[in-house]
Amino acid sequence: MNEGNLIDPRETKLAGSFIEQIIIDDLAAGKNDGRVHTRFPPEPNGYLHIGHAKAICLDFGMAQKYGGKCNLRFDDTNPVKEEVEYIDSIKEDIRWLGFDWEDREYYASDYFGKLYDFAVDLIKKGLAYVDDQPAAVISSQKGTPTQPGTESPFRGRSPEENLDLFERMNHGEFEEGSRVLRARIDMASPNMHMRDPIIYRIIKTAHHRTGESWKVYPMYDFAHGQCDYFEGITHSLCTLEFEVHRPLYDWLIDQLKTDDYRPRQIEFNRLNLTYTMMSKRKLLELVQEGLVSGWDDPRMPTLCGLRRRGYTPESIRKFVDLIGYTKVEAINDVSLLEHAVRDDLNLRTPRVFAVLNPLKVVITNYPEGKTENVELINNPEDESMGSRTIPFSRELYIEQEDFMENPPHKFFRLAPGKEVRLKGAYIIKCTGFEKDAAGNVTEVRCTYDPETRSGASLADRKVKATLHWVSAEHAIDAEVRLYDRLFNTEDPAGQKDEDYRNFLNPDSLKVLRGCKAEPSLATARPLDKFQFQRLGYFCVDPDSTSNNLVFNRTVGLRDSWAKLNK
RNA sequence: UGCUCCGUGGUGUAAUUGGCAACACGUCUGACUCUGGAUCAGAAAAGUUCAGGUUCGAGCCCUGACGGAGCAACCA
Repeated sequence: MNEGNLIDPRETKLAGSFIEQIIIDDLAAGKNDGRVHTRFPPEPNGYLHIGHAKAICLDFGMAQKYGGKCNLRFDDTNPVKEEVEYIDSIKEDIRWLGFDWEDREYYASDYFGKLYDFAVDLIKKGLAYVDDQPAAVISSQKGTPTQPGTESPFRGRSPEENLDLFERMNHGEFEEGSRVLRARIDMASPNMHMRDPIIYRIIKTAHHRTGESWKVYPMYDFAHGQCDYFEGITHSLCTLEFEVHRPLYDWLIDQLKTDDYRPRQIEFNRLNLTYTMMSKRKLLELVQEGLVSGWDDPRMPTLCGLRRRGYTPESIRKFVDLIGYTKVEAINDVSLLEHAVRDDLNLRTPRVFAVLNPLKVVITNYPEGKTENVELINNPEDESMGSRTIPFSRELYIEQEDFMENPPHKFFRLAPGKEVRLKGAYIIKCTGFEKDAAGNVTEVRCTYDPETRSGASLADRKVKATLHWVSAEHAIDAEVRLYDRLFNTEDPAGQKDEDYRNFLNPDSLKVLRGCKAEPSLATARPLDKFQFQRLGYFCVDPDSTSNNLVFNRTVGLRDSWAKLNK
């Protein structure tokens, strides 16, 4: 497990990405006086998801590994979409993941003054102009990827007029949408982003930090690169879609820089996961339309959702490390994520007994009213986790699926005449069972062999299966929420002509009530994690109360019996 | 028919900068097991999209095809 936040070089030995290689080369070449300075720049318009975790691990990870720093900078250039609620959640999630930006919490809005001055500077140099045309006209003049654009009739305005107009835009003299400031670059550029991009627009919505001070706001493309520059960022790591924006950022920095320093932008592939989607807009729709219970619904790929589901930060970091950073657009299998949690939880969670679908077992030759305490190891992977005792008595619950009246060939569990071990207790033999009118098995009768108690001298007898169980009298009730993938197709957002909502998995949540758990679980607190023996990993949900224990299934155990039945 | 980027087992990534392809997950065997988990041992699986070229030698370099992605928000 990771100690603190430091990335163990041994862990990442084989995961050295092309980005890391560039950083190493830059360092070797003596660039930036040997500094490594990155930044994680989220827009506060939604909750962080596991795709952001991939970026966070890179941004903070590279800084840590190479003795540098990583800033947290909120890209808050659009007050109509951004809220403080999101800022708080973003900070919480980054900390939870295990990273620290120390005192370097910045906002693009910190630089609104400098950005404005730079825009004025561009105007004076004849490199920016105010365009009075409506959005639709500007858009149509952009041309298409295969046809050059046409120049705006306002392109030739004098710096004086532009300056005056821009100032008045910022004083609120004009309506939203009536005028914009554009960089004057090249309407015929094969790169659409160079065709006189809009760099400032009028917005009269109050900003969460600057209030009413500004009536014009910089576009992302006009803010991002310069903010990196202002902060002395050496490596601006971002996703592939910004590759074509780079020439624009470079052009802007060319107008701004006073020496050789400039941030170096490197693009990597964003994370795609099977059976889910990463679009913040669509995730917001799921929340707003009530298709999930909220941003932290355990089926969501958000960090708060994964946390509630029972994922650990270590498992997410491990997963990110496993998938690597390249320029190939790939879709990663969720089962690899699931492997990463199992791998982590296997080592750290105590084993407990819980029966999800209870079936009563009566041990007919066991004395009525008698109770024994049997000892169980908490975690065979970690002796230091010790042991506990749980009560055994005449009436027990086992899992319904652990009994079959007419078992198929390779069924090892309980069936008429068959023997199994009750883990930690005795070997029992099925002598009969009862059914209700509908044909459901309602009770199983067994005898036990007193000689076979775990640890006893004659306890070595081989049986095919070992079952988990709870004592009926002592068990506590619990609610268990079983989660499955939210969508039933690998790429729900990538289906042509079909709405992703059509692919929602109707069985993604199954709520089980009346589950029976061993008594030790009575004191479990929200976010406590356990392995329910033979079933999977479970985590106490924040909805849980002392009257109503609620567990979320994080992920099931590998189940070769289930696989055999496919 | 513009620009940019990408193309290696089923999946995700490697290949010491040109030396006949490695790792992880998954899959399949077998061992062990008081979790049909875990662990351990082993196996199958790509000849690197295709075609030329340079070279003693190419997944790496060159040329050309083919395939995929991104780019035309007053979003980020």
